[in-house]
Amino acid sequence: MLKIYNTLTGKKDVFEPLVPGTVRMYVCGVTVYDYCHIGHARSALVFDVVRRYLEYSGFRVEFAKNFTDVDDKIIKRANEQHVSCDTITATYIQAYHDDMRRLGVRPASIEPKATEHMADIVRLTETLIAKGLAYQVDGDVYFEVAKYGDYGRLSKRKMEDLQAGARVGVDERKRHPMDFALWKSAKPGEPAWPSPWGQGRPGWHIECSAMSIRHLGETFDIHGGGMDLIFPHHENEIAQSCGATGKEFARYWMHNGFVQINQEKMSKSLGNFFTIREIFEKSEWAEAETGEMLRYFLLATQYRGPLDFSDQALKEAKNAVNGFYDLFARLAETGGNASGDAGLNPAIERCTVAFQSAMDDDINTPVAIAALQGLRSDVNKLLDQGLSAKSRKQAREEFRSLGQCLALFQLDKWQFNRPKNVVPLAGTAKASARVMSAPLIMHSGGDEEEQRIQRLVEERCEAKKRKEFKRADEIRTELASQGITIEDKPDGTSRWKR
RNA sequence: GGCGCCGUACCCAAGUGGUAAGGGAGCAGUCUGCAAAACUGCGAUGCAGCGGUUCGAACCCGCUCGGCGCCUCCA
Repeated sequence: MLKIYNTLTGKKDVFEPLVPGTVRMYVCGVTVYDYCHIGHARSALVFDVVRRYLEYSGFRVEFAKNFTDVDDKIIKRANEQHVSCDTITATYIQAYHDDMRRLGVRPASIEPKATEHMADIVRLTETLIAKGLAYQVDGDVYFEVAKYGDYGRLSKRKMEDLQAGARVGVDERKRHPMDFALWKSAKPGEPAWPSPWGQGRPGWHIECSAMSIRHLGETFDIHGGGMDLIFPHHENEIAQSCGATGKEFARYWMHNGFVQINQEKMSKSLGNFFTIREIFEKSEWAEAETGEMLRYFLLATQYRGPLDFSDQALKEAKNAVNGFYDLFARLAETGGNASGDAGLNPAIERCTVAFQSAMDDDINTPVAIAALQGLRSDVNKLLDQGLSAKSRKQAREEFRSLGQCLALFQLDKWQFNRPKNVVPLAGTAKASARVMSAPLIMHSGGDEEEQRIQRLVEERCEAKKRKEFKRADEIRTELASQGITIEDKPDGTSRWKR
């Protein structure tokens, strides 16, 4: 039984979708005017994991994640770079997809754009005016907060409190300082669409209402996003949507915590952010491996809590992931008896029960990972006793199956410690220089290199057989200087890794 | 000013009324030609501090200290 912490109720609610068997969820995506940072990565990954676990639990998931592609910041960026807004948004949508692919975040089933829903937005705005919840001033349309009774329900704020905190210098044409724009008249040179109120563009909040209603219906199950969206964005979405439809909007509201740097929120304005592509660029590991350690790092903390990002934390995550892939390497080997086979099913059963109950408890990924760590330990012990080929395969499959929920452990056995061969994407610090040297970097990780290492490893095994330990140690030292570690197996052969 | 969050071992991190999961790092041991990996053992009598409620509190209540977030764009 899945429980989800619902911002709306302030507690963990039992999750039951409106339509049995199908979950409809909407997550606020990004405004496409710049590269994504780790904070965006966390949000995207967390909701990807929610979706994966719902699917694992047997639900069909209709998952919509939008792109905000009309916005002041986009217009500003386009003007700065003397290009069209379309160029900016196309660039960063592509960048978003690249980043998500490297992170292992699956595309949503629907990825709507604000610019493609102008008719829906205009219609929704008209409805709100017709219902007396919105008013027109010049070419602008505002939502009238005072006319909507439940305002503040999500963020637990009272209208009076908001009034007290409202900034001075608000638009005098607004009837209340908290009234917000549904439609903004266009200034010369800005992108604009026709409307009953003249040429203009939508306000920020209305697009999410229009797109979620369009793709998921007036009432749907889960709405997610970062904590910072609770107010005003999600509060306003609720007001608009419920105001227009008269029905319940999203039933469960999930909000992820921030990624921090030295206890402070990572944000553009503070300048203390790392972009996703920067992390991949700076990583000394190949793309797939960097993605894996990043995922492990991001999921090792429960999604609602704050998460401090640092090189050390990433290194620790890498070491932890190493333990799993060391086990997978053992599982991939042949030989051994079946003395431990009888213990495997009980161990898998224990792990699965623990894993599911952790995930059922508001997607508690750290506890779910602990369950997998438990299985890792159990399987290593059974492997010391001996596991048949069939059992080894079964064990590996179990990690793959449960790991699928966390987007973890899908890599093949030897891939984890490959050297770096990242081909940089645009927007990284040394993108152009690295592109030039990319073929060389990739060559160092190629088959030829692996064959050379393999030959040395074999030579060392021969030396060991002849008890020529001096020569064997020489080879090991030489390989170690290249970052390669050798592990001798009981049968006299060796495995190696970087 | 309003609303809210965080403070658990060297580090990361669960636990939210029944007597401190898990990981990383470290130390010791087993195994090994030596290593590595694996395995075994060690590690908070205590959960920022002080009071209170309770048979019992890291968990509930109050106060204090330290840090942060939202209220303006923000994952």
